[in-house]
Amino acid sequence: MSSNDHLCGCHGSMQSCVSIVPIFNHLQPPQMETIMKAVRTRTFKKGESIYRAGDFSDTLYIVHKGKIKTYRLAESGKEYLVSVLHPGDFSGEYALFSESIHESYAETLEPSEICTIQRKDLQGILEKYPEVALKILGEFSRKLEQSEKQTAYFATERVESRIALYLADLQRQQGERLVKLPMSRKDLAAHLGTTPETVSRKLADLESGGYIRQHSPKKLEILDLDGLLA
Amino acid sequence: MSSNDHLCGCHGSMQSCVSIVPIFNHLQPPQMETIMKAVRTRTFKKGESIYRAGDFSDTLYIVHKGKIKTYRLAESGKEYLVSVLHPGDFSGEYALFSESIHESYAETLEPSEICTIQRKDLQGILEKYPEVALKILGEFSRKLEQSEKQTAYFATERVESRIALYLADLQRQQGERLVKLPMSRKDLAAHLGTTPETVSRKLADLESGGYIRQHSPKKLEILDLDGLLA
DNA sequence: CGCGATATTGAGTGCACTCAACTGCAGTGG
DNA sequence: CCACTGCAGTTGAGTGCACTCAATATCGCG
Repeated sequence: MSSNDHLCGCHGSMQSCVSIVPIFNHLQPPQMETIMKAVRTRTFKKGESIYRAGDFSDTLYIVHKGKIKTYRLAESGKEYLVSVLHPGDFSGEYALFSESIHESYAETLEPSEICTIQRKDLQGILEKYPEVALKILGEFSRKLEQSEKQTAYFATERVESRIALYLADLQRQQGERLVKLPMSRKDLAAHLGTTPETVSRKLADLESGGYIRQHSPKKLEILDLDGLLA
Repeated sequence: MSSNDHLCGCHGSMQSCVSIVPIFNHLQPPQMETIMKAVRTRTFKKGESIYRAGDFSDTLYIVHKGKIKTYRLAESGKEYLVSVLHPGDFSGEYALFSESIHESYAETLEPSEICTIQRKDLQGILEKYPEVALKILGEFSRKLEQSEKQTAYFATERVESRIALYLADLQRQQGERLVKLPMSRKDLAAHLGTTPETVSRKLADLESGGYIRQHSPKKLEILDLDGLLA
């Protein structure tokens, strides 16, 4: 509940970086303090690359401020946008426990602050605080479930349903009828396995069907959630 | 290396169940012994259900003998086959750390023996042997990477490429030019997000292109791996 | 206000789907 | 031993969804 912003004057903004992440924020202040010593903060401009496929991977990245996207590139050059990460989300996990070469790219969508922890420091933390490993396991299983569900959508649903399901998810996350899309049509298309043109068309169809209303390209109103999902 | 089959006469075949799983097989015999006490073995006929979507989930399932598939059903009734599990693979992980209701189905493809561990027993094991948690983290990150890659294929590749990539993966796993498909056309289609008819056609195309040779429906020979992937 | 980027709309094409018929093979029983 | 049955797989014909390429409209920002 209470965020002791003044506890650690010397480290300043780095503290909140650790305290906002689900995998750490359950720890006691002294334990957090230990972890904060291993954390480094880096700032990025909009559109900057954080890591690239082929890069050696030995770092966990935690979004502190701003917004980043992770994506993969097919041989053909076609992009699949894996996820958009907001403050408190983290990335780079895979390589921390098995592979050590990135297969995906990460870049900022806005000016951002990213906190980093080196693999060896994290492993020290896991040994010292085994409950962190359990938290990460929980987080992983959530991501795995999500990824599997996403794959199932691709395998079983047509584009219009995928868009509808995406909007419904967004609605559930944000909890308001007015939903804010976190990305452009191009990125949305790359996330849903389609093209910007088709996204435009399907959104227009959903609007004329009375399921949604487009206030601006990134602000949609969900009018009929149940109808949307049918 | 040495499998002490006679160490534990009273439990018989249950021992190997623990000793073949990557997440446990690094442990010392006395530690394995402890885990084996928590393990129960169940036998299934071909095509039997192990768990279903909506079931309460508090069990980890480890394949000992046989072969099982996990799949999801869309509202439409269309099936997405998530994975085929062979001896040593496990399933049911997600719910052990976060959700507690299955979203997928599991059923045997052959007569099988499945070992089960209850959630609370597993949690005890994780507390006692933290290195098991690290093994599971590694296994999770591998699965996550795999699932993400699979989703990327759906988002960026056409059906023929997805089939080719699947065959290439199989070839890599099995290490032989003669590749054995672990499932029927119908299941393969459900795994690749297409239909049995299209699988037939595309395999025929790959054959007439000289990339593969079909000896029988489930036995393929990879003739030109590089060509296959282009 | 003007420019470039982003989004929408339009026309035409092709990949993969559906529905249907046919083939091949394994198991069963006359 | 061979016809019979049923399932798995293949092949064929026709259709439609979503793609590509192109033109136009709109937004955001200096």
